[in-house]
Amino acid sequence: MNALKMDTQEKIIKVAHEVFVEKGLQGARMQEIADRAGINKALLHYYFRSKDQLFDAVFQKVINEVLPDFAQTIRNVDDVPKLIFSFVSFYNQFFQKNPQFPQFFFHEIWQNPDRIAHVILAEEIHPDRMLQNLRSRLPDVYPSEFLPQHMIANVMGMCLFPHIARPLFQRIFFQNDEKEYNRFLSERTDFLIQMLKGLGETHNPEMDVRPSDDF
Amino acid sequence: MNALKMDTQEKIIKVAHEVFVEKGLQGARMQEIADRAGINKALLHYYFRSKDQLFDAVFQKVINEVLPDFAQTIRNVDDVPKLIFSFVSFYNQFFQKNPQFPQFFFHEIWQNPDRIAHVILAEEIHPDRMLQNLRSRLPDVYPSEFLPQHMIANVMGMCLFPHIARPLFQRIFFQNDEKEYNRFLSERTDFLIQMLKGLGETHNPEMDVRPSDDF
DNA sequence: GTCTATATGGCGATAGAC
DNA sequence: GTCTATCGCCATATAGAC
Repeated sequence: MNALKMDTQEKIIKVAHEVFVEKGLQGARMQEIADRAGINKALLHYYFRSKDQLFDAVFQKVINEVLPDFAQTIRNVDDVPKLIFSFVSFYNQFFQKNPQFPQFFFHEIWQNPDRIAHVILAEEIHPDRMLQNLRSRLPDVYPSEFLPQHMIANVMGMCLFPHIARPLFQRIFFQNDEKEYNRFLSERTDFLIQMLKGLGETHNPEMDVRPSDDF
Repeated sequence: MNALKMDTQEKIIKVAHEVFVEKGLQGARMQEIADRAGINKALLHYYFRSKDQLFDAVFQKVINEVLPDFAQTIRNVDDVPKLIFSFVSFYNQFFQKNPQFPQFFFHEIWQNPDRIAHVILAEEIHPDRMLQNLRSRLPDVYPSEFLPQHMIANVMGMCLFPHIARPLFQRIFFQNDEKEYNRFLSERTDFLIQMLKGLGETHNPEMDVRPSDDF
């Protein structure tokens, strides 16, 4: 495994990633991957026996790049506001650098949820502890009769939506203006953090529910 | 076009919808659609000349079923809290009845955004008016230096996330317990509405003079 | 390691009988 | 309208020379 082979292999994974993201597993063509990598189909099968295995390699690499950072981001955070802050910052930054990741990821979520769950749970992420932590540290303003999972769904949903719905959302609410949408995404991190920062700071027992800018 | 033909045609669209939802346009097989419909491939091409046209028919039907209701839901709503209430109720109810719609829809968003945008804008939905209305009626608690699109992204994201991320989210945070997740989804409508209800109660009364615009 | 050439199979689509 | 049979193509995968 010399330097040349490494280069070719990495080149393949790089362009395969692009094609898989654009077309999905079924829509991707080995020919197109070979063309973009400047090689031929036979060489693809030399490095990765099959299309499926190539896809696995690509997906594994992507996951292994993002997940440790993410796990580190949410680990050892002892209060909810800080956790949210870290989460929002990390996610928005990551998605802006990898705009097509959500599409790629959600495709797999539906085609291969078991593998993804397995990969994720292999990391130092413990959902039960996370939930327990959330439940005990959620501020008084959070209605205790509701599951803490709602909080996770809220934050993740608000972070994800502009990216996963981008092609349509940009067309409808930004006249398909690429630059305007990027400005929207840029300011969104600040917006979310400012909107969420009050959470946990002011505990007013008289209020059942604080206004939505907490969330 | 007698009753028998109608039945066959509708049966095809019904099962085609299922297969397209499960596998996507590229992943779907005409053979599988024919099998599930209890007919053969040739008959598929008799009713719909090509796979693409079959897909168009399916997609158009889905859109035409949901969009008018949705447009009606958000039309003639004159204040933001009521709009959010209607939106959340409608969306959660719809998604619970059509759990795989988000997957289907988001696949198309990336493969064919223009067609979807065209279909949506053909309805009586006017994004510009909607934004203008939002901007003028957003309560004081909403930081005015931010775009009103954030509010839309927030509500949509929070509604969508549990459905579009379900296969993974259910595995990780609900031990893949189907019934528990359904209870989570059921209570989520109440949760979101209760969480969002404070929004707009503090807004400036001077802005309420205008009669309601269509969105 | 990289190539050309080819095998193999599957898929969309059509022809034509009934 | 519905079927059987088949065409033609294209994609994955392999064989084998260099």
